[in-house]
Amino acid sequence: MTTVEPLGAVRERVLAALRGDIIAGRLRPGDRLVERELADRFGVSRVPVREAIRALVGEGFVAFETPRRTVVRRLTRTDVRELFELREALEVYAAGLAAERAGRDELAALEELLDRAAKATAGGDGEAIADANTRFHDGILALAGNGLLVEVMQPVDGRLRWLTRRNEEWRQLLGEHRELYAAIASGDAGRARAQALAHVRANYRLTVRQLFGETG
Amino acid sequence: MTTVEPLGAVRERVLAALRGDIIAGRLRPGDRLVERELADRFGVSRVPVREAIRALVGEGFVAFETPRRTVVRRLTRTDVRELFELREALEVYAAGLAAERAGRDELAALEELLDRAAKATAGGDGEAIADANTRFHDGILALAGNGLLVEVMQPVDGRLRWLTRRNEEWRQLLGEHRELYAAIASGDAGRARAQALAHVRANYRLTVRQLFGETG
DNA sequence: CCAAGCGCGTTGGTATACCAAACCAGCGGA
DNA sequence: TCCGCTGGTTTGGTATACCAACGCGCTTGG
Repeated sequence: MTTVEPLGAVRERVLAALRGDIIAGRLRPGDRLVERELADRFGVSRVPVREAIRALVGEGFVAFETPRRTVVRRLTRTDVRELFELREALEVYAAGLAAERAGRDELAALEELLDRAAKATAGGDGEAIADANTRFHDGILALAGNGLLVEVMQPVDGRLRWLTRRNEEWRQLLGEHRELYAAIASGDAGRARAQALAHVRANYRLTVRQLFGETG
Repeated sequence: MTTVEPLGAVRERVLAALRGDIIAGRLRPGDRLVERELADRFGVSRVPVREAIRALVGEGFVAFETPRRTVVRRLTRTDVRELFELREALEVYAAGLAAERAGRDELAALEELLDRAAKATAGGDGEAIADANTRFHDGILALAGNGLLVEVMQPVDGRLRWLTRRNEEWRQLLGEHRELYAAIASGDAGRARAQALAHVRANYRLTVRQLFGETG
């Protein structure tokens, strides 16, 4: 390295680069990740590359296909179904907790995130929209006040970010987010859960249609 | 090495050993994990030890306290609350799926696991009982037919195994498991969910009492 | 006696080197 | 022509070595 880097910086840099490549589609499902090759490309040793790859496996972006074959994960129909089942379980639960626990300040923060998503949607920049919507979801998770939930959602969120990027029905998504926000703000956990469930299921149908051209 | 070991065997061996030490209490919450020290103890290099430690972090057994301080995790009241909230979300959902999806063969396999838990409970060996009950829970997860759910449950299961070991109310636990099995076998998802919810909540109260001596 | 400064030991991060198993292409025999 | 063998190449796993930052205790000056 030409400049001194803080502790663990190399791994983080490689991790962020690879994750970005995967999400942006520069690395496509099925593409191999070869430790030496990546180490050379980034000008680092294999060790931080190894650790970055392990982290990506944890996030659901990468899979060990065979003992010596590490690839960008392919999302099958089954994977998508499992993903949305998990979202049903976790996001619905999180929405309920959020409705019960959110105070005035937390709700204001969440509304702020919703506004940003609205502005981004008006702006039309897909990148920014996807980002803002991801933040809104993260905001709800934060409101649920459960750190373990956030940790456990990581493999779900990783896979989801892939799909969100292909989703183009931004206006519908924004509308659903508005309703979800209103439900949480009402403090009615049951209403929040119902709204979250509807949101996840609608998103599931949309995703299946876009990915596989079916009516799922 | 005196004998040739298959691919990745060293890491797995270290991982299993450390996990076992933590679960069995030979390594206690707050104890430090020092890479070099462990590498020497196991007669291996630091690399597989590093990876084993990362895996344990993922499973919830270990935490990076400060940049150079890796310790066995301490479970606080908050951690336990978050853990059982997650169990509410995930195990209840899994029980519902299991009830919907389980066929004759799968149910027979689950019943077999229940029988083993019953035998173990009669036997009185705490180790064996905890093991059998863990397997029963895993069996329900398997029946849910969602691989991602299994993956996501790992950090939850890890923490839970710690607590299960301290639980001494084996007979009550077995009774709840019997009821849960019956609910799943009935094919009624709602009933299975209700039973799972009751089970998790009862277990929560019991755990809090045992850990912190409160009625929480 | 106490506080600030300094130096060495500790420790995780990174780099480099070696190993063995799996893969693959090329060759030879049936 | 096709199948199986074989040797080199690829590739992840493991070992060893070096580095820098942090911490702790000792020393020294007030």
